[in-house]
This record gives sequence, structure tokens and C-alpha cells, in this order.
Amino acid sequence: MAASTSSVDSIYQQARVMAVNFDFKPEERINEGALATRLGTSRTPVREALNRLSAEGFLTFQTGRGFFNRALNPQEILDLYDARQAVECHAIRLAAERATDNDIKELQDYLDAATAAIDENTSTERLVECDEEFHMRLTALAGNAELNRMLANLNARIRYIRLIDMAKRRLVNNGQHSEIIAALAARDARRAADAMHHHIAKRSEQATEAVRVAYSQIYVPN
Amino acid sequence: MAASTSSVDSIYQQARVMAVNFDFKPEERINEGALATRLGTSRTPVREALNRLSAEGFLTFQTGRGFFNRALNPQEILDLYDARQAVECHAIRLAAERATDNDIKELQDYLDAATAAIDENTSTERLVECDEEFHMRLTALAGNAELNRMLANLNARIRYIRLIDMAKRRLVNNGQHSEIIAALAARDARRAADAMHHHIAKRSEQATEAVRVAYSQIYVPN
DNA sequence: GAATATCGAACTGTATACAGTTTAATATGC
DNA sequence: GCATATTAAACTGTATACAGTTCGATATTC
Repeated sequence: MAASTSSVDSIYQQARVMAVNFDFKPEERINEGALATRLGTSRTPVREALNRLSAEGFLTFQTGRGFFNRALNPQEILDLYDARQAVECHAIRLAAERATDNDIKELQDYLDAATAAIDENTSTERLVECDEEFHMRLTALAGNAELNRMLANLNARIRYIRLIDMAKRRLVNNGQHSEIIAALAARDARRAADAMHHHIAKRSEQATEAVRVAYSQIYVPN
Repeated sequence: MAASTSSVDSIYQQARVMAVNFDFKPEERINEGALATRLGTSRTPVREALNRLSAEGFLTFQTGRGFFNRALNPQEILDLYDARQAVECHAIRLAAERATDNDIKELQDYLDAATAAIDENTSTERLVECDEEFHMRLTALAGNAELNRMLANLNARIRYIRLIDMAKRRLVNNGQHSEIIAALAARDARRAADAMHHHIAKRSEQATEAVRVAYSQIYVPN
């Protein structure tokens, strides 16, 4: 059965969602057999998916003991936010050089449409999705596949924390996103990068508190 | 046999070296069975190692067709050099804030010792090793595990191109490394980042030519 | 009672088997 | 001769089996 509809990919996706959402608790050992049964498959493809996830930083691995979900602590989160600054500030500098006026207009349009579509009934998940998408689209304007890939990975690994942050703020565009686009439209790479740096730094300030809240959510069933 | 001396890790390391060195040709399909036999093992642990490598960007994967070595073309290389700028320029800014004077002195000492140890008999491989280590040590001064991890990955993926570059230059420190350390020691984050940016840009300029040379080396046995 | 030793259950690591797909070589039709 | 169908070999995808290790519960010792 050399899957035409790709079973490992589907297992990978499902396990990734579980890791992202901390359905596996922080540092929890993952039982391969139990997961295989739950996903209606056998251990072989499960292990392949878990190997991919550990290479991507969602899980850790210890020989003889297996796979564990990643740790969740302020330092890890701060490191990931710092890494986001590295990727996104560089991407926006490149975008200021490489993006067409139309690219930038489309990004502005996306932001406007997303902002307009938000009301008090919009789920927090949807808000985070819009925020992530804005940042992904912006980074894509750098035209660098590796930066896109890095950001997609970082976004998934901080998604849980972003949900906590967003539940409080309930805002995709607090003006900072507009400032960033304005600097980009003006082709002012340095100002755009500084604005992005400041924007991400702002979000990482509450990391310690967010991790505390995260634990309280992860370990209380409902 | 729940390996105490970890067989997958060893397979992973060996396959990684082959991918880094383009022992697998660019875009070549990797025969799992043949590789397993060659490494004295079976397909199961080989596939686990290949899954890790594909998650890290050394290989690609297509359902039903298996694993392939990564492509080698100027755009991929330029993307990786750009990504290095993102990581290293940000890391050096953080290092300017966070590193102790002694950290910086030790980096300078490493550079001096490495430079002094080089003569006309030093292998190109060793020169690249020193260059990589300088950049890794510098990035480590940012105290961010994720940036370290990203750079280690990027370094391995451009190593083949760096070897070509270094075979011509035969220099680990052409003065640019010293400039970078000087700016760092002066705690001038912006100047340090600019120097790093310029340093990496310089190296990426010849990417197209380097890829051409790479092909001529990869496809001519000796 | 706390620390250590013992033992069985549970789990991981890897080889193997086999189903199903891809690939490439050959045959067929135009 | 070139494009298309045919078919067998080769390869991938996954289930399963089993060896060997880890883990946790119970027994033992001080």
C-alpha cells in the first residue's frame, strides 16, 4: 500500500496539531503504540512522523526512551520570539527592496479585509490565524523560501502562547501592522525593520506571564 | 535491541554527511534498500533518519517515490546565505548586549589561535571548519538555542559551496572577522550587524559561479 | 520508614514480510 | 520512426514480530 493519499503526511499533520496545542503535555512522553491505535495505524508510520516533528523542534527524542513533547518555559518562548525577529526583520528589509508596489497594496488589502471581518464573535483561533497570515504574507514578499519555512515553523511553535496573548488583546491590527506597511510602502527598510522589531518585542514582553497562563490551561481539563 | 549505542543516530550522521557532501547527487533519488545494505542495517531505521533529514531541508520527499537529495542551484544558495544574514546579524546584535567582555575576548583568542595554526598545508576542509566555528561561537554569544540550531543547519547546507569558496581564498580571517569583533567589543550593535551583513553578502556574491564549479566537481569522479 | 534490590509488564528499536505503486524496458500500433 | 500500451522488476509504505531496554510495583534490607 504505497499510499496515494499519503498516510504518514496525515499522521504527521495530526500529531503536529496535538503538539502545537499541547494535547501532549509539556515534556510528556509520547506512547507510540497508543498514538498509532488512536490514529488507526501502526507504529512504523507514527515513528516516521514523530521523527520529522522532532527534527522540526516540536518534540525531543531520547534513545531508548522515545519521543517527548517540547518543554514550555519562558526561556524557550523568548528564544523563539527572538528568532522571529531575526527572520521577520530581515525579511522585511528584503521585501522593501524586492516587493512590487502591487505586492504591498495586496498586503494592505489583506490587512484591511481581515480587520473588517473581525467582530466580537470572531474566535480567538481565527484572530491568531489572521495575525500569522499577515506575517507570513509579509515575509513571503522577501521571495526567500527558507525564510518562509523558518517562520512557518516558529509560528507553529509559539501558537499556543499567541492564543493566550490574543485572547486578551482581541486585535489583529493595533496600528503597528499599518505602521509596518507604511514604512514598507515608503521603501524605508530600516524604519520597517525597526517597526517590526518593536512589534515583536512588544509581544514577547509578556512571555513569562503567558507561560504561567498556558500551564493553568494545559493542566485544567475544562 | 533498544539500542544503547543508538543506531538511528549513527545512520542519521552518516546519511547527513553524504547529503552535505553531495555523495547523493543533486535531486538524486535515494534507494532506501541499497543505503540500508551499505550501512549494514535495515530499511526501518534508514527511513527514520531520512525523515529527519528531510524535515531539516537536506532532502526532499515525495509520497510513493521516496527521498531525494536537495536541489543545487544559485537561488537555493542565495536563499540560504540570506537566511544566514537574518540569523547572524540578529545574533550579533543580541551578543553586543548580552556577551561579557570575557566572552568577546575568548572569541578573539579563538580567531587568533585558528589564524596562527593555518599554513599552506592546512586542508580546505579544516579552513571551512574554522570559519564555521568562528560564526557558531559568535552566534552562541546571543545565548539563544534556536538561533544556534538554525545556524548549524544552514552551515551544513551550504558547506559544499563554502568549500569551493575557501579553496580559492584560503583565508579564515581576511580582516572582516576582526572588524566584526572590534564592533562587538565596542558594543556597537549596529556597526557589528552591518559588518556581518557585508561579510556574508560578500561571500554570497559568487554563488552562481560556485554552483557551476560544484556541479563540475560533483559529476566528475576524480 | 526510607533506601535499595528484584521482577514482570510495558515500551522502544529494528528486521522482515508483503501489498501496492512506480519505473523502465519491451511490445504494439500508427 | 515515434508515440502509446503492456508488463515485469524494483521500490516504497506499512503491519507485524520479536529482541532488548526501561519503568514501576512489590519485596527486601538496614
